[in-house]
Amino acid sequence: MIETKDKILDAAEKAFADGGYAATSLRSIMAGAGVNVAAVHYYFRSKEALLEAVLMRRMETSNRERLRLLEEYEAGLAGRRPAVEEVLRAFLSPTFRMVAEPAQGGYPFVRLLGRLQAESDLLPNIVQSRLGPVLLRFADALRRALPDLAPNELFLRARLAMGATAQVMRDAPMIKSLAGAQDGALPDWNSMMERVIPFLSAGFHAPVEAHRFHTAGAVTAKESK
Amino acid sequence: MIETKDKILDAAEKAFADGGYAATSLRSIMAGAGVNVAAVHYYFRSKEALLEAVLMRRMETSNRERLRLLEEYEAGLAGRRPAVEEVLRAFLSPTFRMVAEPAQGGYPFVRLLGRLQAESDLLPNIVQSRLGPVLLRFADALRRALPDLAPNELFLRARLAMGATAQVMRDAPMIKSLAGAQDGALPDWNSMMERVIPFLSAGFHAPVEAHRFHTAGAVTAKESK
DNA sequence: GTCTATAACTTGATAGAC
DNA sequence: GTCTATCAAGTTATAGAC
Repeated sequence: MIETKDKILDAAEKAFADGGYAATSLRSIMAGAGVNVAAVHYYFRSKEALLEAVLMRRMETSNRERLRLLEEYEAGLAGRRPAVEEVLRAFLSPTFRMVAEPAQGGYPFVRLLGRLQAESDLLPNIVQSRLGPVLLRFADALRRALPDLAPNELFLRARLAMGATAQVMRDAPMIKSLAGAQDGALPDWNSMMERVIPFLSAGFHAPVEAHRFHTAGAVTAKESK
Repeated sequence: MIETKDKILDAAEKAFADGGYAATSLRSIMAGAGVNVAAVHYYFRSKEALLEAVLMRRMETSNRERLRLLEEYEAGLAGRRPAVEEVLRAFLSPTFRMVAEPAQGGYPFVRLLGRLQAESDLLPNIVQSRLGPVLLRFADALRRALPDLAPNELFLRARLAMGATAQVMRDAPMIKSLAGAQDGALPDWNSMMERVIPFLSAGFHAPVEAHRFHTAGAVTAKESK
């Protein structure tokens, strides 16, 4: 039988993903879990601690997996320059794999991650502190994959990539049908990831435009009537 | 002197951008505006109506401008295929211009837009219904700019682009210093936009990968020990 | 138009019986 | 461990004086 603690975590995960953190009351969560309101304070200390527990439950293994995949890939390089696609794949595949495992219930979790990307003031410090080193590690790999890109520019593009990915995660319900509609098959999250990666990779490889304030005459220069 | 109504809208815009909709109380908004709590119910009907008013105040002109720029560009094409960069520029420049105008106070507004992209269940219907036609119009332009891209794929990439842009908008405070640090000059949002567009455009033009489930052996196939 | 006062309700959290 | 009962605080919203 499922532990009460896990039932609460499952319900909270889903509720936070659906409604966001601030707008979701503990009462509605406990109603969804079918347990009493007081239980959440018994197992977790507070609402914030509950969110933290929801995140930690799955993120720990994801982060480990990310680092493992990256190191494995780099080990096979023998000094050659890493490919952006592979670095991205090492980072994204643990998350996408989570969605693909129906029993894992990682599906709402991914949506929650997408949301918290926007409500980032909520991402508890502890999570930030655990994700931080992983991000640094991947930033370093990207830097070596794109040695000619200014650090400034790399940082901006990394943010763009994070935002794009978070959007797909938030859109999961919509995207799900989209992915499956292709040939009537079941949604295939691995192939979905393989459609996201080319977009991001191409973005990272895009040439850095020289400033061109009003060169696009037809659009930006036609201010005056 | 500034109207009370506008003082409320300004304060609400900033507060919602800072803390999100659900987590921000009307009381804190009114404290920031320096007016009484009852005023908000006099001028606006409810908290939700206030959010709606905040959005409508600036989005109406932005949307008009977007359509104007797009039509102007297409008029000059004389039947040639539109360029992705120019379609994106027509869509994005009204927003980025808003940030660039300090007096306009559009700065918090853009952050708010970035947030609501994630809390999209909150985006009031009216706003959705006004933005919808604009999105359809631009989707059509993109379709003509990329006639070889499957509609399925175009849709996914459009979502990715929206997410990436929203992230930059949310990051505005951080990005601001980044943009200015480049050569000690003041933050230049026009050039920031010109750094975002190549990323997105390259993403749209990326080749559609054939499915390659486990071809990236080093990373995805090394499941078994 | 702007304020005070307060209604009506929901929230997170706790104490204590079982 | 799980429940009921309840607290204290904060919420949106309204009624009515000025």
